[in-house]
Amino acid sequence: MKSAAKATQAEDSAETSTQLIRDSIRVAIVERRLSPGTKLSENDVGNLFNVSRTLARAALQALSYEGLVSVAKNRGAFVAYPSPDEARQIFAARRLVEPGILREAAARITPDDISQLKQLLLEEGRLMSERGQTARRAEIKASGDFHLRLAEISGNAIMQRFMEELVARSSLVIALYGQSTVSSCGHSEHGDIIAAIEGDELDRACRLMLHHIAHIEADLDLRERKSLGLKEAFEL
Amino acid sequence: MKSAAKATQAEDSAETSTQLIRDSIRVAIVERRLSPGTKLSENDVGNLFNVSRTLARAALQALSYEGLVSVAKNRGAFVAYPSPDEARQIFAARRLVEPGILREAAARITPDDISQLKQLLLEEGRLMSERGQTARRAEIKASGDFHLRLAEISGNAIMQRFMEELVARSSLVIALYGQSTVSSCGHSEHGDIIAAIEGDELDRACRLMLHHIAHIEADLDLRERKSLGLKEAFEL
DNA sequence: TTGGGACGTATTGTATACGATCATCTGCAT
DNA sequence: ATGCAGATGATCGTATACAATACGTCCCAA
Repeated sequence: MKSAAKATQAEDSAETSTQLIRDSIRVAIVERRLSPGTKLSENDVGNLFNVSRTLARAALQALSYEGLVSVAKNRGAFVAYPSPDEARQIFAARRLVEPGILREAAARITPDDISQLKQLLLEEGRLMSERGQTARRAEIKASGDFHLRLAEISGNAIMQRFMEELVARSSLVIALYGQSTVSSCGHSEHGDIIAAIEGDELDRACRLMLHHIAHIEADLDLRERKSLGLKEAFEL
Repeated sequence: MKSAAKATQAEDSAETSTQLIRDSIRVAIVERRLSPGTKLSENDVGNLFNVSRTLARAALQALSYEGLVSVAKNRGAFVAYPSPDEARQIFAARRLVEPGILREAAARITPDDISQLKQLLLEEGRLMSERGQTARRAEIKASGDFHLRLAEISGNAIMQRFMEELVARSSLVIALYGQSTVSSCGHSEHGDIIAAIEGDELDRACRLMLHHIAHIEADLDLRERKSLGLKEAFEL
């Protein structure tokens, strides 16, 4: 792992408490151990991490800013439950920025980076063949990490942070609206993109990326299901 | 004003205290009433807005997440002092996303939107001809609002929030590294972009936007001036 | 005059306490 | 049985209190 957040804020090892809680919850959300709508009470979070409500609250507020949890005044924090419209916006945003990130990344990529990416792919493939929840979760994370790694290579810390947010929220959307049991990302598509980068076929790489994102989105069933309507819920 | 943050978080009129402080400080930063490096002590902020440190702290943390203030552990919060490298990343990000936003905006723009944009331009022009600090500040804000309005028209709340961050941070960068006394944005360039949109010349609009951003960036003197080195500071 | 160490002050980090708000449950009237 | 009014409990919003850290000052020795 290269140093990531170095340019933005020099934060040695620091801000342990709040940051740690925030990251823990975020990872839990990305790996879908926490489902959309789950209540995150300040008390419970605090107890879980052995800190006071103050820090738990700070962590939840930060997550709310990232769009991963939604806080309702006087009612508490919940794992975000993105609406279909929000979901569309998330993917629209990804279509908008990822080709650009890819271009910047391709311009600065080193052979070392490429081998690291391939390593990631291998890992992903390995996990895909395994059974079990933990493997599934690790796979989900790995497939997101591919996109994140690309952003990191691009060298733009701002875009990197933005992509982190988008990937995390995408995971929520897929958890909610994904239908196929198949893995979150078409694994082979990641490989194709790397190949295109290696071959200096930048335009093709971008096209592949757009296809890839469209592919993920196509697997969603973005229909407003507001409580399923009570009638539809019971009439078989 | 169309409803902006409606899709993301339903927050009637609410979260008054912290949000209000945060927005106040942000506007102050964008309008350059607060200079980079200025210390924002929790006590002072709290007293200023007649709230306790708790809320002041929450506001500062939120601003830190936006990259507008940097908090140093046990030392306090300061108005961010972006490094030249950060500045470059900010503008790189804008070059990356603004054409895309422009495209989406152009696809959904209504005649009403266009007239509103023109109104904004007029206002901007009027302020430009005036003298005085307050006029200058209002002008800075107006020129940023042009870009923000475009993001709003695009209909993507996520990109809108992202642009808000970028515009605010740009203002900081310009405050630090801008050299020409001329207004932050080439005023006429905004008009050209609108004209291109109106004429359905999308590619040209994007080109103009990229030029516009490059133009802003060209006015910066992005040299590391770390305390000016003491020698250079005195040797005439 | 310069360097270093001890102290005091100011500011942040975290926890706790109290008041306010909302959700739920009970009981009575219809 | 249904619907509304009041009470109860849990949770959040905000303020305050205490502990920990960093910075500046002063003094003393070299």
